[in-house]
Amino acid sequence: MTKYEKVAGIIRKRILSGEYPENTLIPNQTDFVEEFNVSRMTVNKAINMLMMEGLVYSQRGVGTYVLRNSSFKRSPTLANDYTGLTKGLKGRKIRSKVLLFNVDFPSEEIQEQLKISSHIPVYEIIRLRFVDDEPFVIEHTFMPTDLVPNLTTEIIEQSIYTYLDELGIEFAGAHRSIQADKPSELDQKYLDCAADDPVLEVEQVVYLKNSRPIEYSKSRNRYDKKRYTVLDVIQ
Amino acid sequence: MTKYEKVAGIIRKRILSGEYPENTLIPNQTDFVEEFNVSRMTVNKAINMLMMEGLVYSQRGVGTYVLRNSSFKRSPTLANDYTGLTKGLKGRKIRSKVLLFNVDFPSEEIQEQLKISSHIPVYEIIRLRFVDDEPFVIEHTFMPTDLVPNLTTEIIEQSIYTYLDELGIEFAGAHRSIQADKPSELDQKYLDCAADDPVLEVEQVVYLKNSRPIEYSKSRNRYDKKRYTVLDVIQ
DNA sequence: CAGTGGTCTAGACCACGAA
DNA sequence: TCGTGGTCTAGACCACTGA
Repeated sequence: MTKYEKVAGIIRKRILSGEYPENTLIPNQTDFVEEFNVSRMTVNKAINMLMMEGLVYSQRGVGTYVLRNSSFKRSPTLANDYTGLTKGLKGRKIRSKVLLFNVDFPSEEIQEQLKISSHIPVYEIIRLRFVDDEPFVIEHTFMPTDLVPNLTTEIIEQSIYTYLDELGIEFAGAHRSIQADKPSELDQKYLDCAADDPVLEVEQVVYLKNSRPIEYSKSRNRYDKKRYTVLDVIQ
Repeated sequence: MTKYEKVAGIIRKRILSGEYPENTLIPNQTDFVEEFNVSRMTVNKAINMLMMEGLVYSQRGVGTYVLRNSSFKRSPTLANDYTGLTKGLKGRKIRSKVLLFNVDFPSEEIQEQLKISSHIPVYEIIRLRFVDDEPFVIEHTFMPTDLVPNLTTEIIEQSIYTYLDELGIEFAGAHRSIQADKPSELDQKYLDCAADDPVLEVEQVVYLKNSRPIEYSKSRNRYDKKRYTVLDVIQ
């Protein structure tokens, strides 16, 4: 736990508790320097974190405003979603039905997305995932075999990301593209949706810390089961 | 233009030109300190910017990798989208047809979203917007009248955000929620879509630098006209 | 004008990964 | 062990806002 994280934590707590009310200025950075016995750079970095969270906004010559004080869902799907359902929906009952589990050489599109050459085999996995026994999402996933050794049906019936965690694999981030689509036959059959029920598709590439893509996938949800929220802070 | 922006700009250019190839380490921060005659804090901040863009990834004890070198669209809709179409689609022909332009007291939902009390009137605007004469999106917008004086039909037929710019109004950021939906009658009539064509809806609240919400809106696109991309960097 | 936050420095210490 | 990036400091200068 770094100093600026501690400082940010304390200020965040004061905002969420209402000690610093919405639409007012919080104390200036020099005051925080004295209170917490840290340098102003550290205070500045802490406040910058809170700004990225959308909790405050700093303006030169004015001060730092509280944008919102509580109860607002904080970018709920953004940070957690790439790790799949198991972590994102803790406390709910998750299970998967494996519709396809193959190993094959990658198509050109997959080569490009995963930045691999044609001779490295990839897993192709299609899973139907249930939350509390309701069909929730169909995930179509490609992963290079050299990054994920010994994947088994048992693992993909549970959680792939839990397995990757156990392997000590760490992620740098992800690219996502979100769009609406008409339901395919697969969607209609397994997501229990009608021919005119839209589908929300999230396409993503997940990157490891060492810069290699580890996953290219498309997830399809029924339109009434999933929304995606984004926080956009102007720099 | 700050020093760290200059440094980031130079390094970015080298990455995009291929001078620092994908999947390799760029020079370490101390080397850059010597080359650019700046402090390491400044180099660090510059590289941090590139990391937020998803261009590189730094790892303690290892170095800084190049994640991707070029051609990838850089978070295209994320940063620009809240300012509406006029700025986001420069070079295309944009025009609007005003379907509704009213002033009224806000409902409870609008009061909550715009954080105003019931006695402040709000504009309610519905616009159908065309790109190159093709119907593109229906925007349903609420704005408090005290923040946006003298809005006229002429302005909303053009670009609201261009007008706000002229007023010197500046934005801090936005919250968005993205979902798929079935087409409403309005959608079918104006977006020229069939009863089973899905719609992509983006709901957003835009905040000013002084922390007040200035806009609550829902934008609906035909599913094949719009996708939304997000870059997620793990901190 | 005074007060705010943004940036920048030179140097320091530390955590981490790889050999 | 060494080289890497992450953090932190004390102090400085500047840009911006509002009175």
